[in-house]
Amino acid sequence: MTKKTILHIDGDAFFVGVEVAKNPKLKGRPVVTGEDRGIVSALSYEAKALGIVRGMPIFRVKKDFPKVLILPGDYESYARYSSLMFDIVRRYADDVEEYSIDECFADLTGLEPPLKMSYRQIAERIKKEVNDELKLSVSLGVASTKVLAKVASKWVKPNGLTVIEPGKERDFLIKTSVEKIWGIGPKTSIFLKKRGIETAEDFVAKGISWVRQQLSKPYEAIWQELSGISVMEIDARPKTVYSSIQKTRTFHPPTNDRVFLLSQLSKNMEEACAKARHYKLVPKKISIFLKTQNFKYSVCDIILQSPTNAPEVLISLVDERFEKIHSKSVIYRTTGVTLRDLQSGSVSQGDLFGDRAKADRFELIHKQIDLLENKFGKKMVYLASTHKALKRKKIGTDSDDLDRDLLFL
DNA sequence: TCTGGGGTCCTAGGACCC
DNA sequence: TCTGGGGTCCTAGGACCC
Repeated sequence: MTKKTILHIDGDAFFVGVEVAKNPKLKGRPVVTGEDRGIVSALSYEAKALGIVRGMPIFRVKKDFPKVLILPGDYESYARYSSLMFDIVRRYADDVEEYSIDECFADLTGLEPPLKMSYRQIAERIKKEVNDELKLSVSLGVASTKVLAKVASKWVKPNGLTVIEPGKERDFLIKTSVEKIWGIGPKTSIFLKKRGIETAEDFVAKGISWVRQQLSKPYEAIWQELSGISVMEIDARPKTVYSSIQKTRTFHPPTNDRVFLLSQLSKNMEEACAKARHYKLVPKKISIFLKTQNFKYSVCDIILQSPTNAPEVLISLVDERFEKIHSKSVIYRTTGVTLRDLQSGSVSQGDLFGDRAKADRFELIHKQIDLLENKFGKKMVYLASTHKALKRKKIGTDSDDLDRDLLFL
């Protein structure tokens, strides 16, 4: 295996960074993003200095830090800046993995001669272009593997650039505690620390066979990557393929009301199906779940007789299985649906149980609805089961009666 | 400081088969 | 009667990520 050179680039407080780029007056102010009933999703360094952390409830910020500016979050802008940032990286590298909205990996291997620059200079150029053109602060890491590049980009933040030269890995691993390693979370950190493994260096020193014996496969890859052996591929495919799509909603106060819970699930399903249609994906399985006040999940998986992304069909299944996850004595805070085993395109195969024909008809209708929404905006049309659930005892059972199930506004 | 929303991958263990 | 060993597929759920 040839030595690689991987770049990792990470937006600093990305959402807030974009807000400041859009409105420079915010610069230097304590700013957080987060929805009203939600939690802090991003925060400026000034907000962090006050003691705010990611995950803090917004109401707490309002109460304890009244001077902090709270922004609702503008995902369209974040996505736009994100792709502009990735485009800058692509000026230099072909293989770019868009890992998340504010992070990517790029394979720089072999680019020194053609670009007539060192790897560090390439990273410097990318950083400067992002800083100047997008007015965004980013931190970069360059190393021989993805996991080491992650270590490097975290090394100096914000607006840092760190290169881990081959052979110098130890200097970094000694000062990286296990819970900071990408892929090692709270559970595994506790497991490792109980065995005297405090740092990435300790972890590497344990040897691959120990890791194989004690932990699962992903940790073997992490061990190799920390040791400078590149085993994680850069996945440069565009992010339009999903293996699952999930929609959830938390409400307050928590409730046991089945009609309300069903209407929430109905809404979840409509949104999930809309996204699936957008990406031309069809699930083979779905699952529905309720989350209790104590954060316990009650889940039901349903294998579809015939794959479809028509919400009318899927909602009637939800209605049938609801009792399996709902208990009369438990209070729930969240509903959710997941479309699983997604396959691309419309699947036209065996017409088992006549569901296929029904699904095909719905597909045509949804095409029209999606067109309407593209033209006039979202939420023009939605299912009556979503809207009127509070008045209806049964939901989605008459799903081929369109006049009753679709509400046109 | 009681905790949102959206993803991926892996494993243990059961069912079933030869 | 009681006993192998091995393979595959599927599901539930855990752990982790941003």
